[in-house]
Amino acid sequence: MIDLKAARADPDRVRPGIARKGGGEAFDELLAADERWRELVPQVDELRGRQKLKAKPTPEQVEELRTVKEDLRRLEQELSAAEAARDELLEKVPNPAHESVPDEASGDSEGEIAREVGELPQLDDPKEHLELGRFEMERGARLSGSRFGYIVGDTARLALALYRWALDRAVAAGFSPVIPPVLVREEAMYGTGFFPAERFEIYEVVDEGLYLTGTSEVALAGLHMGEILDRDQLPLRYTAFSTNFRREAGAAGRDTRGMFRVHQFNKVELFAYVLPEESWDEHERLLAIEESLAQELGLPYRVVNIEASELSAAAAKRYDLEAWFPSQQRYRELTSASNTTDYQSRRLGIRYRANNHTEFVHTLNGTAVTDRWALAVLENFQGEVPAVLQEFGAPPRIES
RNA sequence: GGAGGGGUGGCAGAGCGGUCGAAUGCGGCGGUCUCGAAAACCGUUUCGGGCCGUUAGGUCCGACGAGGGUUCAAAUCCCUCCCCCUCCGCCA
Repeated sequence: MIDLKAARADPDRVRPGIARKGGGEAFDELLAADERWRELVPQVDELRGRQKLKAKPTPEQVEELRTVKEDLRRLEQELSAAEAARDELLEKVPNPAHESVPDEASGDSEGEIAREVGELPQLDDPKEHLELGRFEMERGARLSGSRFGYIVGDTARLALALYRWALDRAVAAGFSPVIPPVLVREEAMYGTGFFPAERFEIYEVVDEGLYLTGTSEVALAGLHMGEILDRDQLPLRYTAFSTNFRREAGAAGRDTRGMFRVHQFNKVELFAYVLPEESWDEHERLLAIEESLAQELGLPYRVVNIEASELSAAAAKRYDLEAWFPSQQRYRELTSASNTTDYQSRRLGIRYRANNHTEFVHTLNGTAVTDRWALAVLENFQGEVPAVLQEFGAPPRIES
């Protein structure tokens, strides 16, 4: 959630970044709801104050207190209604976009192209991942439905090598490895901002009241929920391996071929808790790690500074790293790195102690690798495997 | 699946109708001592919100898992829900 106090104190400063993400109206409604609530607070406080007695009252006082109590009951109902209205809007208002986030992209990207790195492979007749690796899509569909597949044989070894390699690189960069739960409570989904905005994307286990995470960001942000951290514990950096589940409800008909966009995929994630003044540096750091991974494999890629309208509720800024996919003849998303500033930490109650007060930390998340990286490796090198992945157990060439 | 126990401040843990925003210990912060540090000693230290104030701060209200109820008065009594733990069974 946003900082309501700051928004109230200086709405003109806060509003633009929210409006750019399409939350202007919700923001205005929030301020109005907040004002209604603030009108009621002193009235209720005053009545409550009159109700306070230190000792046994006289009969006359008791009579008077009865009327106070009636008035109070009515006013308190109004107050709690006003508060509920305010809180509901507070859930809806997105984290403002940072100044450096562009408004509208020209061309085929969802933002401003920061740079392109690497040479595009010159291939006469590039094979697509389905021909190069072994993905059992029809059998996957028979088992689980569309957008499910098996990764088999050498291709599975390639994928496993990618996870292990990325995890090692993340650890070398100071991130602690984690294997997190993937089923979480509703609370964690709200806390990370996936609810209410992206509820339609999330699988629910109805009988248990649990939800399957679409990213380990949820579990990693939830790792310290409700905690007050010591200032010198920060930054806290984690990298997690997990399987992720997404309904892809908004993607009907899009990327239906192969393993490119499926309901279940594996990912090595990066996550950081940092001091507020350090989060923009950390954001660049996450991007730098992602780029170094793409470079180490020799994948051609570009970096996109995602435009405001495409940002999630929680993200103040996001970079995507998009790799070239020869079979599609275009760049496609491989990773993203977001600075969610204090949006998640406010909801999850993650603070740090600074002298005599507490402050919300900033949180950031980024992708190290996903299964989609295996597709990018297959297509760009047409079945040959980069040497570094062989060190992590991948075969030199994907054959079976 | 069955049976119990419990949710109180940063942590541990008392309190079980008004004197309790809450003992005590640990931790934190400030100080004394010291060349410096440790120890010891002294002091201080819950959080949120409204209003006032340039600041320092002041003032009122709320919060003892959440929500209802009883009562003039609830951390304390009653109800509902949520969560955690232990034991047994089952499965790995």
